[in-house]
Amino acid sequence: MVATEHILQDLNPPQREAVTAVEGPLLILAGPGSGKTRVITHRIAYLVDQEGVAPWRIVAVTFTNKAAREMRQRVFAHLGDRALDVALGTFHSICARLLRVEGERIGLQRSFNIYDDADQMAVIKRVTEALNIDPKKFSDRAILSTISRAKSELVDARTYAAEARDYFAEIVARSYERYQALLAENAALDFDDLILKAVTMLQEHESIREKYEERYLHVLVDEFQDTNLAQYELARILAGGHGNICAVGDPDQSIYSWRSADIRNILNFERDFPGARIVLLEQNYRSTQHILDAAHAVISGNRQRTEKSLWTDRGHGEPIVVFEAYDEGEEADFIAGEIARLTGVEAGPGDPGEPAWALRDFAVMYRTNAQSRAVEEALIRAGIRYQLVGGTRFYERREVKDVLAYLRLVHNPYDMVSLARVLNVPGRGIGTKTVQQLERWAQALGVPLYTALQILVAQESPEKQQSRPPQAPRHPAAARQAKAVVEFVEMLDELMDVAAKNNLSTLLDGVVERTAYRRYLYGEFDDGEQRWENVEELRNVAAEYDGLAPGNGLVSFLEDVALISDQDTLQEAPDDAPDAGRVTLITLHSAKGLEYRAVFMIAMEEGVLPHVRSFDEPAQLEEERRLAYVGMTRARERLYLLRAFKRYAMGASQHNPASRFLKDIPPELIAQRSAFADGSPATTAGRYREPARVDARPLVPEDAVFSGGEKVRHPRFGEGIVVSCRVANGDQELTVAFKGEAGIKRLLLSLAPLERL
DNA sequence: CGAGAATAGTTTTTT
DNA sequence: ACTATTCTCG
Repeated sequence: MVATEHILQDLNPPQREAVTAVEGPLLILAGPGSGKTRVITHRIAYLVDQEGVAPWRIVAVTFTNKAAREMRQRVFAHLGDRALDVALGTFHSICARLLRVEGERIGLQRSFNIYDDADQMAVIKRVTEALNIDPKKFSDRAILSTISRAKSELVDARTYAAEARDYFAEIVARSYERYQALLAENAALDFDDLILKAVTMLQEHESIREKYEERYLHVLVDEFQDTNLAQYELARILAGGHGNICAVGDPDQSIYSWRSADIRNILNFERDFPGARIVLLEQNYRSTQHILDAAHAVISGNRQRTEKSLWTDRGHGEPIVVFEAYDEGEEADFIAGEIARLTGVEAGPGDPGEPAWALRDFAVMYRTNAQSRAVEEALIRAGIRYQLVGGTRFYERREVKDVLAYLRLVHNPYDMVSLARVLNVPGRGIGTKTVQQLERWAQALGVPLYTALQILVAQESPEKQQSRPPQAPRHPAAARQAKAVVEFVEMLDELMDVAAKNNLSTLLDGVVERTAYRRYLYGEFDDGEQRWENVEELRNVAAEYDGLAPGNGLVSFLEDVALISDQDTLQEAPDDAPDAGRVTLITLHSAKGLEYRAVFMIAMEEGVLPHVRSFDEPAQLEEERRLAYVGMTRARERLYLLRAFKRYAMGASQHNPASRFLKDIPPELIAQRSAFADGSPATTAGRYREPARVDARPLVPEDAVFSGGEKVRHPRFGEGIVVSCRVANGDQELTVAFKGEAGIKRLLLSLAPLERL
């Protein structure tokens, strides 16, 4: 009983209900910051400790691996080692594990590789080329995403073809079938297949279904608003026997409909699970009331929602700061300035009674990845450390992908995407022409590329080969290329041998050694050293799997790497970190589930947020609004909404009006700031006020604008004459010719203590 | 075959 | 503006 007290102690009444309602279906509608993760982890602890449920009979699904890890840690705090037995992971990782164990029953090879987006593109490209589909009329991307959507709705190629009505659907139907055939030949599954195959396997094989229905007594699903139909179906099947399913979500935070997330899952929950209990979590423990009110004002603009009002007892806090910058440079400089001011790098200590600000307390959020650039530049200029979440991802770097492709090949040599990638990397004289010839030859033989290469080896060395005289038509490669292929295949064989007997990092070393990969990087690329460091970094990751048995290490590693998400790369500096961490730069999508003391949302402009491509679809516009809501509710104490009068995008300068979301925020919640003197940005009617220059705090005093020919004095360099002056990122870069030894200097106006003479 | 130039497409979000 | 792919030449 003591333990119960402990588990339920610091929960509010609805939270407590959500934790203790263990029988039957339960839907928890949890507003941002309402202690959702807490409820899930406490519920698991309660099930184990109070209800006597064995940990391994609980399955909990999260959206990212990071969330899963975090949840595991928090369950660990309650249950200790028993937490390790809870089946906890993302839909994709859980399905991958399921398919590794049971997949052979549905004809899956145990060593299947998982294809990411780029791999999928490579496959679909082969498909559309083979089918002579004009890429100008139907882009590979469009076809692929249609296939993906079909899969997430549990529509297989056959069904899709039967339902295809228009010409595009015809094209997709043909591609879909071919695409699946090619994946099968490659012994590969794409992301959607992981879910789809797991579901169909459970549907069609009663014995397997019963096994898992029986095993899992309780099913928990986090971020339920972002599940697609296939994922929902999986959860439903697992909960089939007992109906003990607990789904946690917030319709207002549904931002992944483009990834086939289906908000109807929440609406259907009550229909599919009659008698489902519903618990609303409305008390917010994260943000100030001002932030909640502003966020509520924005989300209230959506028609398709059920009202849920958030409240806090944390007080009103500071007003929301809306800042109008001239361009994205100034916008970014403002952020750097605020961070510097609050962390006291520039000024004295912060407000009394307020804990000191550290870099880890700040996040900058944006709609598209490309927007991080200006912010990064400003932070670098200001000497502020930051971490970029997502962006150019580590696992998408060329050198990393190359080495991974070798490892994937060792694991599954039929993976033709990986094979084609590294057959001539590092260059071994097997050019595109030869590869094409070989691929065509393999196709004519009706065998996977790897098998074809093996036949080639056999044909090249008849003396070693008595058992099976080569009946296949002779390979088309020229002597020199054939020799290179033989060497490649032999190398691969050796590596497979290494893999069977050694741990993962030894295998990786073997790959790098035998391909002379380091020499290749240094020889081919100017930034070879940097690239080599990335390979070393990959090796560090691999070394974490050295404890596993030879085969298992490779499988787990490849699986984890394939299913890694942007958020998973997020570093969190512990509160007592000596360096106070870093500022986080992150997209609004990736920011879901996170929180920061201060949040800067940039580019609050029509066309950016809401994004221009959402304009013609009311449903999409509502999703943009939810995205804004998600961003705003990440903030605990301070929320800054920024916009720029002028912004460069795709090479051209744009003038975007203020976002409609800004206008939805009651003016009394806002402290307006503006740094530019123009005074005439696109004015729009509404409650939103255009910048008043009242409390402007420009980084560069307006009277400090210099022009050529003016005389100035610098404390160190002495007197000089301004040669030129150009505007750069809201600052001005001056070229000054000083008298005497100093000579010609370039100075930033904001930094240089210049005095006009 | 490889290197460098020309050109096309891209940018909304990602497991 | 930037990257990735295709084209062209040595």
